[in-house]
Amino acid sequence: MEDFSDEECNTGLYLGLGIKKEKKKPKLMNKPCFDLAFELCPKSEAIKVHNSHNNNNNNNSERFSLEYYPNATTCSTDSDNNNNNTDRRKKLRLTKEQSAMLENTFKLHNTLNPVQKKTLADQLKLKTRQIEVWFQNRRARTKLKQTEIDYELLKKQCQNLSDENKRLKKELQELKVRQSPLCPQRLSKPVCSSCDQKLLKRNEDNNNN
DNA sequence: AGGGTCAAGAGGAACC
DNA sequence: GGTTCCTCTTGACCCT
Repeated sequence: MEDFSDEECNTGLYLGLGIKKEKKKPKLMNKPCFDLAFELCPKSEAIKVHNSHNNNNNNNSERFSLEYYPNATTCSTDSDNNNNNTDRRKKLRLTKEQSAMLENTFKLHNTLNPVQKKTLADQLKLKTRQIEVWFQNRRARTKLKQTEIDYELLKKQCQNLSDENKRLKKELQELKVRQSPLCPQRLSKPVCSSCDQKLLKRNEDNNNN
């Protein structure tokens, strides 16, 4: 990988320039779109490939692939984006090995000091900034996941409390009815099932002692 | 086509 | 003032 300045790194300009990437799937586009892209990006090393194998669909228009263009600093491939696209981002995909290594490191410590960052960056052939960003995003993902878990837990607790509240309200209502002078089974003392349970437990404890 | 994922950008807060 | 982190957003890419 070429060495890029931090500025290049921070602005994302290094992307698509020097990083060895897995072979990208060719981006398919119609001939006019391809020609426009090629016109906007004459210095690119885009390889124009006629997709003869792609003729099985009903679309009769000619289709081409725009292969990865390693030496292109600015290149437009979208016909709807007609500015000069100098700031077009190319998405970096970490390899399985890089992701695994980052994950393992994250398990050990979810923040890194500058030395650790540099070491890891060297090991993975990435910029320290990329390591930093990965850890930031990873922390954010962890937090989001935890928030979701907490939310589900609170929802469950809330539901339980709501059920309990309903039950107690019902019990109170029953007690009120039973205390009414008009009730044939009128109670001399107010009793509820909670009190009953407490009383029962106390009696059991007394018996055990 | 639209939604999901994730690397990276941007801006602000906290810390020294 | 510089650095690091958090949070929200953007944009590329992938999948259905």
